[in-house]
Amino acid sequence: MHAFQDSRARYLFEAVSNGSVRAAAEKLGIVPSAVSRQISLLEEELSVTLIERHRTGVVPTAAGQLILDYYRQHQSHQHDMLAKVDAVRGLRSGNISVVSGEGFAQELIEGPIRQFRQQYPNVSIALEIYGTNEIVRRVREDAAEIGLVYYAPADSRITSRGSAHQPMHAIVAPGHPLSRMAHTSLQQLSEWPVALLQGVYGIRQLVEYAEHAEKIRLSPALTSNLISVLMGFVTSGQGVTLLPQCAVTTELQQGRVVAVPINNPALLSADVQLITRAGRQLSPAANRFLQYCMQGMQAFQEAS
Amino acid sequence: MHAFQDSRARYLFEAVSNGSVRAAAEKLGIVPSAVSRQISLLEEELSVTLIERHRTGVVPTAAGQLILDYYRQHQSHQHDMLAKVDAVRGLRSGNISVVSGEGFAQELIEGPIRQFRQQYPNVSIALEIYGTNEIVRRVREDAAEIGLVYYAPADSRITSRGSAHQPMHAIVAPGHPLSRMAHTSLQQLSEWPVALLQGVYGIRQLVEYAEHAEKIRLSPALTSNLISVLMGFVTSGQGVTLLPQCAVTTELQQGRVVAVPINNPALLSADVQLITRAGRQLSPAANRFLQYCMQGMQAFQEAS
DNA sequence: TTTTCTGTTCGAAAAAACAGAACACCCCAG
DNA sequence: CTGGGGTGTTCTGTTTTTTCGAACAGAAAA
Repeated sequence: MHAFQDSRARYLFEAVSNGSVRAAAEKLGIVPSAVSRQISLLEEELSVTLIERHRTGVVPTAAGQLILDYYRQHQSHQHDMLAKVDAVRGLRSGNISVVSGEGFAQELIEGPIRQFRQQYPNVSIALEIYGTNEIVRRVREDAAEIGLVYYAPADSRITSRGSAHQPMHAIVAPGHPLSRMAHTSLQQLSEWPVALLQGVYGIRQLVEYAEHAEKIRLSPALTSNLISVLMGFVTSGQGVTLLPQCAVTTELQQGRVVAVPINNPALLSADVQLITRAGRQLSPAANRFLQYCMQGMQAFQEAS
Repeated sequence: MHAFQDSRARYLFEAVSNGSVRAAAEKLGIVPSAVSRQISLLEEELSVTLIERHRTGVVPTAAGQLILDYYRQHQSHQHDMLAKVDAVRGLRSGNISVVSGEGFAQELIEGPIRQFRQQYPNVSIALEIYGTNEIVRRVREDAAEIGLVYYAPADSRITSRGSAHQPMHAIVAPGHPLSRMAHTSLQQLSEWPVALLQGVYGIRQLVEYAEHAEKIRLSPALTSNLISVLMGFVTSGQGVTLLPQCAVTTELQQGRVVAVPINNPALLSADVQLITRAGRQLSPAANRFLQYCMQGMQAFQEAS
């Protein structure tokens, strides 16, 4: 039981195409005897004669014709596959799935995603928004290649491919008393109504860690799973919320809210992490996108 | 520029299918390092990483998945081709094209063709009727594999694979004066109205040769390109025709005509030839059919 | 820590493919 | 009818490719 060698089919193909063993040998850059031998081996393996030999050259038999048809199809099939591989390698195709927290989506779309799409218009990006735990789970289980998460829990199956310093700020309306201060503290914040994200979000978990460290308890007046809800709470003058700047860049630029730094080690040192599954070989497209993300994060960090 | 080696794709396939390089190596009956090496070479040639390696085994990347999909398709494609080749080899399918003179068609269908079709029901036979020259031309130019021809002209590009003695007879109606004779001669025949085939047929050419040899001129009362027309001429009692027995077996059995031997060396020694193109490698099916034809011809020869 | 799985690296051995010359065959021209 | 030139083939070394076998690195589990 011997396996069919496609390389031998090529010799048959060239011999028939060029009309003779010698012509095939010349085209292949080898000696005629080698061609003859390989074709003979093929015939031996299949127990069928594949070509007629006469003085004027070679002509395929019915069985030989079958192999020739096969070989032509096989060649184009292989060619297609190689083109696909090359497309993946050259970033001319591919899919990237990214999961991130709500706060980063806006920044992501206006920064890295815009630039990346300009450069590689044929690569499609899937951006999905989840809570911190879900993001980590999806990256860990290969449901997504890249995750962007705030206050990521330590996990040996997750690798951080980069991070940006994103201190937590108190977000208040322009007219609010806190808005005129250069910085504030948890102590001060505890005197105002506060709106916070649900506990499944890293932002909220970081806040709770800071509360615990300073032994100060903020009593959340409003809890939501959407940042836009918190923003509504703030802009309507009802109170304050805690978010990193990147989550509210648009509103800051429009002057609809003000971000005030908070004097707390945990909140000041907070950062956003770009994560992938540990040991995962990212696709070339995803790898490239990762670089764009890191550039974008650096730029944001320097701008703020 | 290196060619893509399908054998290497197999190693990739087995490694992924079995989950680990070692399992693939065991299944392939080789050592793990060989598998590892071939996959690495493939990655090097394509400049793409194809698998992620971890302690628990290997997992394909996007590019690797492309090659796996390709490989699976390729395998079934190859399998199909091998099945076809095997079918040709085993005579389980195939086409045979036969060209013959009108006189042999009946005999062919009732004898060799019937038997062959019983044995190999999936082999289709194309039987076409032409004049002698056309038969020879078609065999010579590979338009047909096997030819059955009477009084074949010598041609170096044609090989006779067998022959049967088929002396020419005078065919007359039962009541005809000649029908009671044990044998006749060209001299006698010249006294009766004769129907003959057109000059393009070997039967006619043989008659002309005999006429020339004996310096006797038959004046054909009727010339046609169909034997059945000649038979109509004979059965209606209008005269005589010259044909080999095999061309009129049915009518002889039914007693509608009588065949009388003719005392002439050329006509007595005439034979039918089974021809193929010289040097042609017949398909297994055609080769087998050839044997049936030769058996059939021998049987006919002995019966008459 | 030790064991025991992964996959990998490396130099040597085995196998497959190749080169090159000599041969057999056939056709055609001189 | 013999020689030249065209086929494909066979045979013996040589070269290239593939494989072996042992040793290694890393990580997880005992």
